[in-house]
Amino acid sequence: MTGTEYLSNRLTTALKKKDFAEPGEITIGLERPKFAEHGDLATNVAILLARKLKRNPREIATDIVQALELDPDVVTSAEIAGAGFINFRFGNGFYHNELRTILDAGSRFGQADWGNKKRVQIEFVSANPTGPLNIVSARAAAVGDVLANLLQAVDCDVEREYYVNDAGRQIRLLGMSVSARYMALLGQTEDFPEEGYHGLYIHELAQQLVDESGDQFAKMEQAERWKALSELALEKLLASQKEVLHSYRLNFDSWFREKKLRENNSHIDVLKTLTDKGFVFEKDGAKWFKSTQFGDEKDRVLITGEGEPTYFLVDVAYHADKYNRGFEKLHDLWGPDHHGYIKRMQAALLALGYQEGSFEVTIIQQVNLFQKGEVVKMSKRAGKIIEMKELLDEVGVDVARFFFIARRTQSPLDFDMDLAKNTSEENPVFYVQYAHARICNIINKAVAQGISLPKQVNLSPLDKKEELLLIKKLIEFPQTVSKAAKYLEPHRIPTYLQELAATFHKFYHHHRVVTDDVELAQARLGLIKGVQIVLANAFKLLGISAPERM
RNA sequence: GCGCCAGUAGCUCAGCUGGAUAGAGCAACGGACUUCUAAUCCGUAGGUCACAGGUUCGAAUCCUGUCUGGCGUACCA
Repeated sequence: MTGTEYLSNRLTTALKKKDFAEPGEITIGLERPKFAEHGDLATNVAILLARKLKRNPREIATDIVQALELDPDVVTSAEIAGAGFINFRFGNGFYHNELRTILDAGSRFGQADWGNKKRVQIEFVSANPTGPLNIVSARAAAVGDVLANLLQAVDCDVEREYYVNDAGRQIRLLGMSVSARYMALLGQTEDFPEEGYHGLYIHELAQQLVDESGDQFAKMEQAERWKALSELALEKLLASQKEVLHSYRLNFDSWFREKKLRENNSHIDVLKTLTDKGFVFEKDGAKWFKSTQFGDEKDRVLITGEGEPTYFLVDVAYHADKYNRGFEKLHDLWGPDHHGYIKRMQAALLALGYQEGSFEVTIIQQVNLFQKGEVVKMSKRAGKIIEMKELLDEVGVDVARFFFIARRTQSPLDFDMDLAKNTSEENPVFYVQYAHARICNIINKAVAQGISLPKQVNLSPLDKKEELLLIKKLIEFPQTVSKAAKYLEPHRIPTYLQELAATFHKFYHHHRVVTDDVELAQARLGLIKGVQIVLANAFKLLGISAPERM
């Protein structure tokens, strides 16, 4: 049992005994105080009760403390302070037990089960398959993957999905763009489409096609060639996207094709359902969805005047399909240019009868890439994009992932390429990884001297300030993971990691692990083993490596 | 105009969903390697939490308004 659980329990009993509150009536907040001299855990229940009971909070606190039945081996003191806080202090034995729990749990430490195997789908990246992945996709990829890891850690049943927009205008444009380049390579001219894709990769693709298939496509009718080349180009680009993502240690469980949706006429079904429910009307020759009824600022077109389904309609069908596949919770990561789109999607899903709040969107804000102090502009259509692969080649997977995760997703991110590359001292990634490498080194050293960690290690020699601080920091890990998962805030993990690494490095400089005092050495081995476990578990959540030497 | 996001140390950012005295890293300055890796540690300095009101025992955090910056506001995808 954790300290929080223990105290929360005892406090509930005490409140009931004094007739202050029924169990569950108020939430008992227990927090680690900012200042160590305030103790290990503090509660503000007395202050919260003050208004209800119309009494002085410090008096209430006194009553609570008197009513508390605490095991003196666990809690060594309960003091009233400030406005009416009750500050608790735990005995060393309590912390030794906590450390033992960590050692026993090993790679499972940090996990929770409140997810209840809920079926969650996270859809992310989903970039147009008309070019290589860019740096914004790299951010989304990291965030989505870590979110999925976090939800899995709290026992959700998570699927990672990539939505492939393989239908519609942009694919036709892709085929035409490739065709024009292809024909040019064969010495024939074909007009380059307006709004076509100018990127260098289009040339490369065309060259590849010439190398593989010669002039085979030049013999076709133009329309036939456009179709054939668009399909071929799409698959090739998709394959290269998969390759980059794989090197980023990200593997999607599902690649869902928009084309399939259209072939099954899923969007027509959705249109029918919405019409039957009375949420569709006609105006100016188009069919509209009454999204204003569900809080959107204006109604949205489903079928254009030309009789074509809009992207929106197909997208609604796509999300309905997710529910049909059995997911209880849908989570999408979208780019900043799509935030205006959230309301209408929520509106449509509500109109279809899906539960409010079961569909959630996180906007992954823009990434500004800096190089030599200047912003590097990127635009897929203009062909000047910063490729994800390029970034990975420059800074490596660990650094890229850590940098992207370390900031709140809703804040724009300035990515300083030179800084991330240069990376000796100022890079936090190495700081935390170094802690892990250091521990591995100490353990090796101990083994070389014939000291190893016994199964039932006696941890009682751990009584120094730095040792106890380290255990206290380790204990925070499960809570950090749970909150990161609950609030969908992966950046809490890197923040925690930096704190943990700092606490460890500090300990390292104050105390030696491998000493002649075997009892002490073994206890400290247990301590750093605990740190190693937590570091490794956190690295795994982030998808970065845990180096044994640096 | 309307909507979303952001504004905290010179820079990049945390701040555990309202708690006690505002926190790191980098940059600056001064120290620590005969030691399990100095990719580290110790210390100094640095703040009107954009601004103004409000809510209450208590606000960087919640509410209202203002200012600044980014993005969005298609019968495009």
